Amino acid sequence: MAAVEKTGSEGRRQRRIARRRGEILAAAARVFASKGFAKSTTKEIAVEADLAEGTLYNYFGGKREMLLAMAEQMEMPFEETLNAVSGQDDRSAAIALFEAAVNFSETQIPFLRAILSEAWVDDELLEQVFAVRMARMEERLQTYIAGRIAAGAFRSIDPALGARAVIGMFLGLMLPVIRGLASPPTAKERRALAETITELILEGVLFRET
Amino acid sequence: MAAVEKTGSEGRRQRRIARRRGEILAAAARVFASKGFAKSTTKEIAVEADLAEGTLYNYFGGKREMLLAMAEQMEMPFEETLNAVSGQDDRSAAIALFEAAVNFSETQIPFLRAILSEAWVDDELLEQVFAVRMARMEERLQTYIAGRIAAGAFRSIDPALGARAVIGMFLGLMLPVIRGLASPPTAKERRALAETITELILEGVLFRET
Amino acid sequence: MAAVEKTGSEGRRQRRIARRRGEILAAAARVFASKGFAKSTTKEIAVEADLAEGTLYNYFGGKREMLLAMAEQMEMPFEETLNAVSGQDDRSAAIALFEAAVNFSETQIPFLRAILSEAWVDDELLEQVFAVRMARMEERLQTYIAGRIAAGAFRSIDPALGARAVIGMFLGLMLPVIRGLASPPTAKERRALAETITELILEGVLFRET
Amino acid sequence: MAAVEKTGSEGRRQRRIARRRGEILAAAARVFASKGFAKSTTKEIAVEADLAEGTLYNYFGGKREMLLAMAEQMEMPFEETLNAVSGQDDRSAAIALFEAAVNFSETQIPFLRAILSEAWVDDELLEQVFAVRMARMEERLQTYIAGRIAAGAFRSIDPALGARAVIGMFLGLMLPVIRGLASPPTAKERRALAETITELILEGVLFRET
DNA sequence: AATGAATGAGATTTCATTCAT
DNA sequence: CATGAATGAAATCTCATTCAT
Repeated sequence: MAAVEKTGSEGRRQRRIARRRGEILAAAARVFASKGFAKSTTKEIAVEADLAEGTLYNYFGGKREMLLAMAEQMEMPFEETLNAVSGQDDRSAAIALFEAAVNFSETQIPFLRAILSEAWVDDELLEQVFAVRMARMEERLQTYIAGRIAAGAFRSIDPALGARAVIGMFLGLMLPVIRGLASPPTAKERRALAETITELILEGVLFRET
Repeated sequence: MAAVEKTGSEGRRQRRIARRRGEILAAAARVFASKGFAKSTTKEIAVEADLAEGTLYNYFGGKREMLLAMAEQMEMPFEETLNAVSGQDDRSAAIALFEAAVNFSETQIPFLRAILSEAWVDDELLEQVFAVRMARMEERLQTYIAGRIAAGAFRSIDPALGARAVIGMFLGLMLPVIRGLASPPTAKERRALAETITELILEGVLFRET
Repeated sequence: MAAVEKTGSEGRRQRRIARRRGEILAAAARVFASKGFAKSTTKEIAVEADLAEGTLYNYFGGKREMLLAMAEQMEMPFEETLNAVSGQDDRSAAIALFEAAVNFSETQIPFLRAILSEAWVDDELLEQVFAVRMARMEERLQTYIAGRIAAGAFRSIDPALGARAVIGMFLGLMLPVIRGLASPPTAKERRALAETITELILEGVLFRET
Repeated sequence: MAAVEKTGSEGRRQRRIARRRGEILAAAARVFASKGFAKSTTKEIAVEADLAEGTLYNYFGGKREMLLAMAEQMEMPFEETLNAVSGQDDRSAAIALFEAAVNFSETQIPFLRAILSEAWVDDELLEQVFAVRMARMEERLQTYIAGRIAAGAFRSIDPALGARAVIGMFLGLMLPVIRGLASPPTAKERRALAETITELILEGVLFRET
């Protein structure tokens, strides 16, 4: 079926290379996450990956290239999630999205932790990781909010501000987890969290009689 | 003899030292903010401070100590602000607090920027800057929210979660500014922002008939 | 059994090995000539020879051994040329010798270029290439000059100095070609060159009435 | 008198820097000359200069920059010599020039030896050292020869070829000295050499009745 | 024989810190 | 106190060579 399917020794070789690159990236992410990119040494990465230092350079041009590869590999699957929830009502959609985002963040914690520290300081990295991925997500959120306002469902707020506030709430919850200060929520907590946050966004904190 | 009195040559000397330390910290903060702590060199700091490299070591034990001194100097004045707004109604208090936080952040941008990148990676620094200051602020917010719930003014939400969400919204708005991606809001924008965010927190996004 | 006879599979094998060694040497010479011995990598040689890096080591002990093999292979055929011209008059002999030397240099340019750069620095190599070959040539020249002086045909000059001067003239013309700064003379230029140089050596630059 | 004369601490500092650069260059030249540029290590240069390795980098950007500085410093004083001998007769002028060239070469042996090995392989260096300096010298020689031909003093030879042949004779004598194979001629030998070579160029090798 | 991934010794270079002036 | 040259530990990266397949 798959005409491009790799067979033979060439395909095997390419798969081995890809696998090895993945192993190295995982090792590097662990090291970067624990001490930050700048303080991590190629020696430590090599030890963590159980390879000789020189071998790293058969797979990556250098330390920084590993970081960029990490960023590239970290495709944020928000498009798909957004599409998947597009038909649902506000509440269910928001809960699903929030859960998806938390799940994603959790699986990517070492990579996120490694990248965030450098992106704070490295414009090129920031551009590649966030200006691209985050911006798209923010835009989708804005569009959604604008649509709901037009439909009379939401109050008339600035869509950009609303999107930013929603993302902010998410950050407020996940940054400590990514940084390693808090442990990730259990599956059950995650659900409760999603519901409460959604509630908060939709209804606000003020008590009101029903 | 007059060991405590701050006049005479001894006092003048101490004041000169304090002033010089401040100048060096400001210079270091600018350098750290522009390239990150690790990539900044003592030579660059010396140039920025218009001093010789060796002179820095008469005022600070080393590069890292400058960072710690920055963190220490950065007293976040939330206690006072919180006390100042304690008698007002929810809306006015929230607006005042938000404005205070934005104002503070803006004046401290180079320091915040310099510290955040390292605190993301350096546990001791994080502990000193945030585990202390942020935690206290978060606690105050929680207490406030718990009180309002008890008073029947807020819906019954988890105070910890509420506090975190509020802080998150603030982060969502200010992180890009601190990072240097967005320009700080003008005084007018700041006011409008504070009002909208407050509204959002209190009322939520859902439209409702009055 | 037939250990010496060069037929059968054993002979074929040896010839294949010799051929392969030659191919590798030619590839190595091209690479050395273009970047110098030290800056050339075994990987580049392998690529140029269209072989894997490891394969090189089945034919040569290492990078340096290739250089030594090049030097060894570069038999300078001056003995034969000198013998061939021994009966001719001074003028024809000198022209023939000069032409032979230029022809030889040109066919060996990559090897010469590769070796010269290292021989400048590597005593063992210099010894092998020049102290042996050049010295013999110089000696023959000296003997020739001494003989012509004895015969009353040449003025009474120091034969060693004369030989050195003649070789120097040749160098002055060929070094730029070997180095790649000048293009090799065409067959016609070569002849004219040989005649002029010979004239110069025999007659000097001063104009004189006939 | 000299208005630009450096006085005060700034002048002293600059002189100290220049002196230190000179010392390092001399040490580097000795190391380069003994093993070639590529095989020389900064560690060896540091040891030879009796400095820490890092100190080298306070004075030069790196190994290669030292080589370029050597090349730059090696002003070949041929212009002056050529001007100095311009009024003399052919024979005296040639002898003086030859002696000047030998003297110069001898004082510069380590630098020449260091540079030549790399210039054989490094186009930029070759360009800087020779394409500039040598070319000017060659041109002057050509002009001289052409003038003498026009004056009827020299036979009608190709001036370019004549210049090249003269330089070649010089090379033939000095290359072995620079390379370290032969010891430099004593002052007395130098004079005799100059006279013989000049004779050879002017009169050729053929014996002729007076 | 051929391959090319793995190795690790060693080279270059940077930079926080020291210290003599 | 100020200076800035000197230091040397440590980091990055290269590449000849080996060896399992």
